[in-house]
Amino acid sequence: MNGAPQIRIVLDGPTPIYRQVVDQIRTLCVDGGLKAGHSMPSVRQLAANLGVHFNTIAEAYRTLAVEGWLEVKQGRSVFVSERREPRQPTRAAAAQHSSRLRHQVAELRANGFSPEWIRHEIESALGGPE
Amino acid sequence: MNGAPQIRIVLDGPTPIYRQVVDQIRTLCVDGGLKAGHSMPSVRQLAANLGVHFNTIAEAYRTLAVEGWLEVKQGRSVFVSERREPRQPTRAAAAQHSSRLRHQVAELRANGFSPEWIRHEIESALGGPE
DNA sequence: GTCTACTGTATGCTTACTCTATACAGTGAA
DNA sequence: TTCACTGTATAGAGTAAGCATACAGTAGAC
Repeated sequence: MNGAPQIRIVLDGPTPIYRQVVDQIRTLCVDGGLKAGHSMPSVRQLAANLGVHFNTIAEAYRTLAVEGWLEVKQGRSVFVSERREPRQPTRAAAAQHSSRLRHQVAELRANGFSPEWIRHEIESALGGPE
Repeated sequence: MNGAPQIRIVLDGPTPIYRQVVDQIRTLCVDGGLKAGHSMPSVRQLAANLGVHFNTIAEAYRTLAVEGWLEVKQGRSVFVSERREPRQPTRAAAAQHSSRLRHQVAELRANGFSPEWIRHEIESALGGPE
């Protein structure tokens, strides 16, 4: 393992822990914070750091492996995969994600966040690592 | 009831039905598609339209009532509330929503959506109803 | 007033999911 | 081969979503 990724989870939140881990590692991969060939901490190490069971981390790693972000093999440590080009999204996927974004924006506006704040956050997220 | 709101749900998706209903009605309220005083369909009517149990809709209405979007009273139909000004979001809420947006953007990019597409969708969502 | 037909509410059940505990199996260096 | 480390598989407890059903409030017709 060369450098543990910075992952933070909320234990009692509405989002499942394994999904939080998946989201954060995927974000790191997309942003370049985790490059291909990087070796990940073992399921037990990361689980101990986060204070959860290692099966929860194993589930997250498996999900990321299915998505193509990690290479997982029994008995060996886990590595970040070579970046494969994402396929062109389908029209149905676009519609689904569009609707999800729209609802999230509505929720943000309902909670008092300004359009400027939302634009700034989006630009910041599109800009790359931190 | 004066004009049923256009609501569509995905039955076998990862998002709970009652949450889909909450999200969509909240979006309609924010976008102006549902104005204060508008009477909503009864829990049984909307449930029949969507092909789900009326308790699922009742749960959604209750959630929206807690958030201040609907006025719910036993025995009477449900009305859209007067718009109250949202409170200034807390710093913690901002951090949480910021992180959520960042992960969602990363997931979109991982799925092949271009920054331009994302910006366009955000602008469209910020622009108002449809 | 009192029916009646409509509202939303409350409770218990089934199912699926999340997380954990524990036993198992593969890998590679000493 | 042995040993200490990997990830995997399966079963269980706890929780949440959705549904069935019985309940209680409201308001118009009579």
